[in-house]
Amino acid sequence: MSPPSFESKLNKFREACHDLGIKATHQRLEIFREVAHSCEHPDAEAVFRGVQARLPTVSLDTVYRTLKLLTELGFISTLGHRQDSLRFDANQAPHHHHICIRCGKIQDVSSPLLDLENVGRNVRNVGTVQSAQIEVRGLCTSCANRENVSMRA
Amino acid sequence: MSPPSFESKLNKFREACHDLGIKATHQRLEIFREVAHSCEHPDAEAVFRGVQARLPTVSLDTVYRTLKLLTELGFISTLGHRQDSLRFDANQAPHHHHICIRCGKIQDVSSPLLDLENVGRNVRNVGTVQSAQIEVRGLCTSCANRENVSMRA
DNA sequence: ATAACTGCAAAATGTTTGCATGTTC
DNA sequence: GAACATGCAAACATTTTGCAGTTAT
Repeated sequence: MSPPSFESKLNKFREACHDLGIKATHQRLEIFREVAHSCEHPDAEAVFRGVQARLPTVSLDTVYRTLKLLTELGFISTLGHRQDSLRFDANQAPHHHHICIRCGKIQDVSSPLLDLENVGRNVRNVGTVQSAQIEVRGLCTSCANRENVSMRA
Repeated sequence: MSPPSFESKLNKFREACHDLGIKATHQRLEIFREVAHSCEHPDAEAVFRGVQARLPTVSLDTVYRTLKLLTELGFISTLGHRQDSLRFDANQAPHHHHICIRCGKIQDVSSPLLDLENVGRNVRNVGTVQSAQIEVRGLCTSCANRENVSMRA
């Protein structure tokens, strides 16, 4: 991320803190800086190590709490779908997944949308392509219906 | 999954066990059946509960071991990318990911490959689309180069 | 001044492993 | 009969939480 863009995000973060009545502490700023300046998609432990260099007394649980906060405020996001536990799939044909953002239901989606050659052409500079999978997030039909009902009420 | 297809997979599994000198135990067969007949992308706990109904003495650790075995043999797969830990990303622009199957490195891939309207058209019968992300798996450039070197040797 | 945040330690969750017993080939 | 697999319990790793003291507003 380019420095000017980071500074503007930092200001947005301060504003958001002010608006919500939460505090823009030194730790939070440094943790945000660490994630924003990393291109490595770090996990909590890696963020912790990075921040520790500048803030030796920071604790791992503060890192966890802050990463969660930043995610909830929309300043960062988690990579892939959050798995409380690993899920298994016996469908070995190429297919994609639709994950309901309300109830968590995961459905298979078969679609020719993504043929490997096409993906390979787009990804060539990054590496080789063995498989590709789309993860679509949205409301499943039943949650979407429920949403419509409540909007009418 | 249709019953005949399952029976043929079961036979393949028995063969694979025989070839590898591992045993096609009652537990393994039932665990495979459970995953294959579920459309819910169950986690280990859910498989455990399902199998327990038929095999009351089965243990959770056997379920874990067997799911791992089935995955390694290619009979089932895990959903999404296996995360030892949750990873974070400050890049809030829509983008996709390339995950190296050898070293685990995750790189951002920006590509117009997947515009939401196009995805929405394909997924309409399953639910609404809020976001979509491609997970590409393959070798990153450095691992691919290393592979080529060793192939030449 | 006060409400919120931090750090510590301990808990909770999902998953893995060592070992003695039991089962499959 | 021998090797492999199972079940138990205990270990492990990641993430979350209760609490007393500290800090930002």
